[in-house]
Amino acid sequence: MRKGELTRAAILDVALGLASRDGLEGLTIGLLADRMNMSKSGVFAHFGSREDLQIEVLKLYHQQFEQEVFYPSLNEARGLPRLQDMFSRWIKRVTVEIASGCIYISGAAEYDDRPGAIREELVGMVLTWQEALFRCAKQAAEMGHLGADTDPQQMVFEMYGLILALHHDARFIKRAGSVDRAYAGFERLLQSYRNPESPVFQSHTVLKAVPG
Amino acid sequence: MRKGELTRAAILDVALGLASRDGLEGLTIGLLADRMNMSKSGVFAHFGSREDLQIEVLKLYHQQFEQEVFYPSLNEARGLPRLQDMFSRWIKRVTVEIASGCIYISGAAEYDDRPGAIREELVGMVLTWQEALFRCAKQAAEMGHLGADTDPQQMVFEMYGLILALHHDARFIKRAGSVDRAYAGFERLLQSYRNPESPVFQSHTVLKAVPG
DNA sequence: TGCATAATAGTACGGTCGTTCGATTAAATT
DNA sequence: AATTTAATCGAACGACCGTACTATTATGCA
Repeated sequence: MRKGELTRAAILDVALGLASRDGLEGLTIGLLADRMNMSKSGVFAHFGSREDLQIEVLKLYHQQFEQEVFYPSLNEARGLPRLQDMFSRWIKRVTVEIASGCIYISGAAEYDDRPGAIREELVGMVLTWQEALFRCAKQAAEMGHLGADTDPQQMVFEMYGLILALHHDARFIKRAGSVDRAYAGFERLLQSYRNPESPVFQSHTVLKAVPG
Repeated sequence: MRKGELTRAAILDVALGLASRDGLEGLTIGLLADRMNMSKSGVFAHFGSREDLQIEVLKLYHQQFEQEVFYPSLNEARGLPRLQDMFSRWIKRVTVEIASGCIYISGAAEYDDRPGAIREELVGMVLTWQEALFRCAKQAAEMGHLGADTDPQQMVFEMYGLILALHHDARFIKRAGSVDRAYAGFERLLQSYRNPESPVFQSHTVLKAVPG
């Protein structure tokens, strides 16, 4: 009972890499078996179906995303500092994914018109993340870090747009400097929504770099 | 020689619809033949290969995009008015594509790591469009409609982000009000980059609606 | 060490894919 | 109307897909 769970985890790890590159829909049991030096049926036996495998891959990705982007930002102070930290870590994550591919983004394109369990899982995860951003932006507004007329949902929309543009230009177009453009866009976003009275804007450095 | 070109055009039209929904990679000759009430080989005979078919679909899409978004905006005055018109038409186009799907956007996800002729074609088209936007934004800056320190490439980056967020939230998440958020984002963009001295900003309505 | 059980391999099935090729029907030309 | 040429069909091929089933090997426990 121990060996099985180990190889299962190893399979999922490799599957995550393949799904990042080829998309969840491009994830194939045959190729996965090759990469694992296993037989197709050997890989298959660990999951009830390909759809189950895809969903497990999705859950693994979600877990890693939360671990890497969301949870650490909770150490930052509520409101704007936390929002900035979230965005910084998000960009850092996507910067890595320029090479490997982001499943949230490629999945959105793959499953925008393909009903089923995978789509539901994926939408739920993206909504969870957007809601986390929303709550954080809302707090920043309520705490007076942002202008009183700030629409937090609009902020989330535009932040998401910056990340999507980053992924698009860097990974698809392969244009250099896209990371800087995403940061610059966020800075401008903050300049638009900021409350000049708030002391969090007294420091001249708006966007804090994530250590590491 | 006449009948053939006619059915070929009809096939491409249906293929464009299928590729919009399922992606270029999801476009299949069998399904296409079904929709055309033709045999697989009958459809196939009009194209040398599936890749050729996909590229022809891509060219058809590009042509329609230019016809609907780019060319009409040339009637507007150079600079900011034209840029606003471009964005309005672009949003209007994507709004329709919330139901059908946008091949530029889904294609960017499908071919961001899949080398070949299709990717090259697609990148070229997207670059063409981004360069058109860039030239327009640059003109707006040079004509004094926008602040002297405006970075046109940064503007294009953010405009593209707004469109990507619109497509994402409306088509994938199926969240209402996304079109308004894209417009609002563009208005804020203009507020950031505008030159208050310029007379094009004297009118209280910043974004002109596209007739029709 | 022997045994129960878990883990993996091997094989096969039905389905769909793009593509080829020869036959057949429709259209255009003289 | 006859003949050439274009357009379409039908069947088949090899490749890959997910999945089911049975055999084989490795593992964990008494």
